[in-house]
Amino acid sequence: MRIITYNVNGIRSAMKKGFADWLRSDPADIICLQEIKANAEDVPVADINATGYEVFSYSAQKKGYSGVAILTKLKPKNVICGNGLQQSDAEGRVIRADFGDITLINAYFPSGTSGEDRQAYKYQWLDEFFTYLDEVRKSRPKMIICGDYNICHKAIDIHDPVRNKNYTGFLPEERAWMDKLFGNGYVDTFRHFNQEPHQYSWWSAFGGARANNKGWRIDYINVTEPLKAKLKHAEIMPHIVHSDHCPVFLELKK
DNA sequence: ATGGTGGCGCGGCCA
Repeated sequence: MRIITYNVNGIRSAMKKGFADWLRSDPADIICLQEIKANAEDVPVADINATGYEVFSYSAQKKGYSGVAILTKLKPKNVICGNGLQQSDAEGRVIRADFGDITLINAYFPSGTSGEDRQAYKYQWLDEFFTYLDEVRKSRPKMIICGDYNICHKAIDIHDPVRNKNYTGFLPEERAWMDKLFGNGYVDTFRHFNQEPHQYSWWSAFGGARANNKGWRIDYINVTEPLKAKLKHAEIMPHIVHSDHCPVFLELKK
């Protein structure tokens, strides 16, 4: 099973930049998208279907904001939009699909860049999401969790850890939450295979950040311990450019 | 400390 997580920064914008051609190249069996920035009726479902993927999407109440989707060639047993947490669901941030005994959860974590109230929301969201994951795991122990977490885990995951040490996305409290998640049996699959520095999945739009690889690793694919023996390959795909983020890939053995 | 860019929808807001 090949899985990609990708914050597309607007599905319609990505389509204008060749996203459908990339889908036709068969990059994965399942592609989890964040920030589709489109109401359900504005998602280009027919164009995506024509590339060979079925589409399940979940939009925010606010038009053109947030939203997640799962594009898949494998038929899911069921799909659940939202996670029952009121704050998450209003902003279209979580979608789940079950494939056999594997549960996939695709999440777009809040950003804290626009102010203290959004940072407070982010902390509440993190707490609720952690509780939600552990609740799902009780009945569905084989889980894949992926998405835009909007948090760098460690200094190795950010181009300038000193300058950003008090900046949202790299705050000690946020990094501690990542420690807690990864320490609770959710494996950071990219770091399972790759310990190298300068491996990023997002670059600021400002100041030529991407050209100079001044990025952040904020997009992740986690698996629970029962799937650890199935890990086959993981990589970040910075050469794919329809967005300010790039895709992150994971392959599991059959 | 500020400003720099880009998507969405048509105002600024959000990232």
